Amino acid sequence: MTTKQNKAYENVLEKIKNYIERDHLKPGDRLPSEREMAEELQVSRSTIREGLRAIELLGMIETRRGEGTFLRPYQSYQTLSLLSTFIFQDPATKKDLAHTLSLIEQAILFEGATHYQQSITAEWSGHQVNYWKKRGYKQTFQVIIKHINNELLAKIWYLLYAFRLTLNEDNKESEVKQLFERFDQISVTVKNLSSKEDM
Amino acid sequence: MTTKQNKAYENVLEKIKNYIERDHLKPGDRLPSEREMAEELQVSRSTIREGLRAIELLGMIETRRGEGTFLRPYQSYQTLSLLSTFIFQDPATKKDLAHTLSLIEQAILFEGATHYQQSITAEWSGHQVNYWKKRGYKQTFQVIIKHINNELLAKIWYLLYAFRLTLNEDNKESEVKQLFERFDQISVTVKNLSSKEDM
DNA sequence: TATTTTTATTGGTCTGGCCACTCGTACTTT
DNA sequence: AAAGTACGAGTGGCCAGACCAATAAAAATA
Repeated sequence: MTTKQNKAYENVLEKIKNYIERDHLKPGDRLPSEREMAEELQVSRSTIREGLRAIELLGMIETRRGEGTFLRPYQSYQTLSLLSTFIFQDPATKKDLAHTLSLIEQAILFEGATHYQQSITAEWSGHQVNYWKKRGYKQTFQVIIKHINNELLAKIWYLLYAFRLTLNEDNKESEVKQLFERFDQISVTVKNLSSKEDM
Repeated sequence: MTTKQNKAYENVLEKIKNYIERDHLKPGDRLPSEREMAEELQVSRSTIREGLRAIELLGMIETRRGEGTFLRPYQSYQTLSLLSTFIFQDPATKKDLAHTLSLIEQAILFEGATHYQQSITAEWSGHQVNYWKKRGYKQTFQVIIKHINNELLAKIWYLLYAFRLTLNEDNKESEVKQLFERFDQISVTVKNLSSKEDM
C-alpha cells in the first residue's frame, strides 16, 4: 500500500520510539549514534539530525558532543506554572480559553453519557444533590472523567479549567445542577440516536 | 557575558523570530527560503533545516515543497513547547493519546458542523476531492479549525496530532474521504436535532 | 484567448567531509 | 608500581555541494 509519504524525519521519530521500546531505554540512557541510526534506517545522517533536533526542542532528548544522544530525565512539574505564565500573557489564547474548555467539556460529557452512563449516574446517586453542590463543580465533573479513565484527557481538562479560574474576572463557577441536567439531556439524546440507528 | 554558545540551530530560531518582527509577518505569510536564510545567517542550509524541523514539529511553521516555508496560523511556540513537555513527561498519557485525539476531533467536527457548516463546505468545494487527498488529512482537517477560529483549540489539536504521528505504531493516517463523510453525517444529525427543537 | 511547455525557485534528501569534544587505552615518566 | 601523558576511536556539530521533486510563473503554442 501506499505508504504514505511521510517526511523522512518523521520516520526517524518512529524509529527512535522503537529503540526505546526494544531496548527498554529509560531516561538517561543512550540512544544509538547518529551514524548507526542512519545506517540502520538507510537514510542520510542529516535526515537523522533533523529528526533529533525536533524532539530535542521538545525536551525529549539531550545531545552531548563526543558522548552521544540521551533520553532526557524527567523534569519537575514546574512546567505547569510556567505554562500558566505563557497562556496568561497571550491575549489570543485567553479569549479562546472559555470556548475551548466548553468544547472539551462537551466532548467529555458526550463520551461519558455514551459509554459510562450507568456507572457515572450510580456514583452520583450515591449522595444527595447537596453533597455534590458542596463539593463543587470541579469534583462533580471529575467523576465523569474518572470513569472515562483517560489521564491525558483529565490533564488537559484540568489545565484548562484551572486557567480559566485564574483568568476569570467574574467568579461565577458553573453550577452543579446544570451539569446534572446537561448530562441527562445528552444521555437521552444519545439513546435516541442509537435506538434510531437500530431501526 | 554572553556566552553561551548556543547551538547554531538555536540562533536560527532567534533569527526567524527577528524576521517575523522585522517584516511584521503574519500567520500564513512566507518566510525567506532556506537558501536565503543560510546566506544571510552565514550558516549551512542543513543547519537552517535543523532549526526549521524543530519548530515544524511544534506547529509553528509549515513547509511546502516548491513553494516555501510559511508561518502557521498560530504561533507562540513556547506555549506549545511547554505543553508538549508536560504531556510527554508522563508515559501513562501515551496510551490515552489516540482516544483523546479522537474525542477532540469529534468535538471539533461537531462545532464546525454546528456553526460553520456553510463556510467549511464552501472552502472544501473549492477544489476537487483529489486535491484534498493530495494535501492529506492534516491539512483538510485544519480547514475546519481555521473556520472555528480558536487558536488554543488549534494548538491542542495539532499537538496531539503530531504526537500521535510520533508514537503510533500503525501508521495508518485517517482518510480524507472518511473525514468528509463524518462531517456530513454530523451536519445532518445537527440539523435534525435543531429542527426537532423548533417543533 | 486558452492551453501546453519550459524555466526558475523551493523544499527534500543524500554524500562525504572536517572539526571539537569525550573517553578509554597504551605508553611513558617518575 | 603509580601517576601522568599521548593517542586513537567514536561521537555530535557543522559545512559544501549535489540531485531530485514539486510548484508557480513565464514563455511558447494552439
